[in-house]
Amino acid sequence: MKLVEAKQQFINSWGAFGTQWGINRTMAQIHALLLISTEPITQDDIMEQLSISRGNVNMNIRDLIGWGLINRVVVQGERKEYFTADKDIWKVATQIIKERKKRELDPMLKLLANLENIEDKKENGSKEFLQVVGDIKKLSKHADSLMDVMIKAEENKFINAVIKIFK
Amino acid sequence: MKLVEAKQQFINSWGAFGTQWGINRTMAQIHALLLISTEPITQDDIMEQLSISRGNVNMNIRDLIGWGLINRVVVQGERKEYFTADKDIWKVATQIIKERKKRELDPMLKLLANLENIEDKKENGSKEFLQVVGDIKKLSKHADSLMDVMIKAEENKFINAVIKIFK
DNA sequence: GTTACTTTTCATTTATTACTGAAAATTCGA
DNA sequence: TCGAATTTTCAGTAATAAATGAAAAGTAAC
Repeated sequence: MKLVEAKQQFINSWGAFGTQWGINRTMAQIHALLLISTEPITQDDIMEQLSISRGNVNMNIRDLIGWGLINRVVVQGERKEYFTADKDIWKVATQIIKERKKRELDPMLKLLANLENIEDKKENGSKEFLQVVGDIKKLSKHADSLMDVMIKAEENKFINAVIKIFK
Repeated sequence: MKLVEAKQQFINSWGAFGTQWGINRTMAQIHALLLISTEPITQDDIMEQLSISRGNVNMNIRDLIGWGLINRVVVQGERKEYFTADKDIWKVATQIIKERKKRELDPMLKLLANLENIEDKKENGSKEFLQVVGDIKKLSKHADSLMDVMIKAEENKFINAVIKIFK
């Protein structure tokens, strides 16, 4: 396989994986393209390389910046905006964890706390319902702590230690 | 809030969370409904409770069984099939981890191994590309090991120990 | 082995999500 | 301050994913 083919396959596959994770295909593809671009590139470059419209590029770039995965950079003497992705994959992973925690886990905990406030706690079936909700809450809080730890820890240090203990 | 309202909200919210994770809304709702059902229920019960068609229920039930999250059960003297969900939330979580590992991580590792076989390893840009691919591979393998450990370990034992070490 | 009940399939329809492209807004150099 | 270059927005359209419902297949009681 040639380098250009491999790059293309990486971009396509990254897009497909993104879809499975509830991430829009194009956003994942733009991120992939930036990950394997050695130099900063413009919106026009992205439009051309992925054959997509300006509006599409623009919106997804905004989202990717919102996820903290890519950055605007200024190139000397250029009017256009350029973009780069953080190439440190561990940082990419922790950034995604951080964001998902904020966007999903926090609202989840809020929901669960709310569901525990039912009036008829003695009623038929309340006990079982509260049990499930309570268990999910407990698990979510554990996941929350685990994510905090992962965000703070460094890659090898973290995972190797964990594996060492439990394997 | 009344119990019935709380149950309804749980089902709806679970569906919404599912969507964010790339899981079809109805599938998540059926799982939620089964989680909070104290007794096994039939396809007709699910149709009625969620106001969805027979075909929809049937397909999603098949998927949920494929994920190992729900089970068929035989009820004495009943012709119809009944379904239940495993109520142990830690088991639910490990089952999901196990499946995602199989369905997503394994194909990912296969892809990455493939991408490393480029012909022109000395060419311009090859080094950077191989660096990114190699890093993702390393991270994926670490994630793979971590998931293995999580699947084997027990909830509190696992998470508490991890937190204790790194916090 | 016929019938009534139940489950499964899948072509068609509907709903959801994503994309386009042109117009509006913004930026910046002269 | 003007005007060209660039970015952003968003109504309309297209693509994708999910749901329906009726027909087919399967099951079991008699």
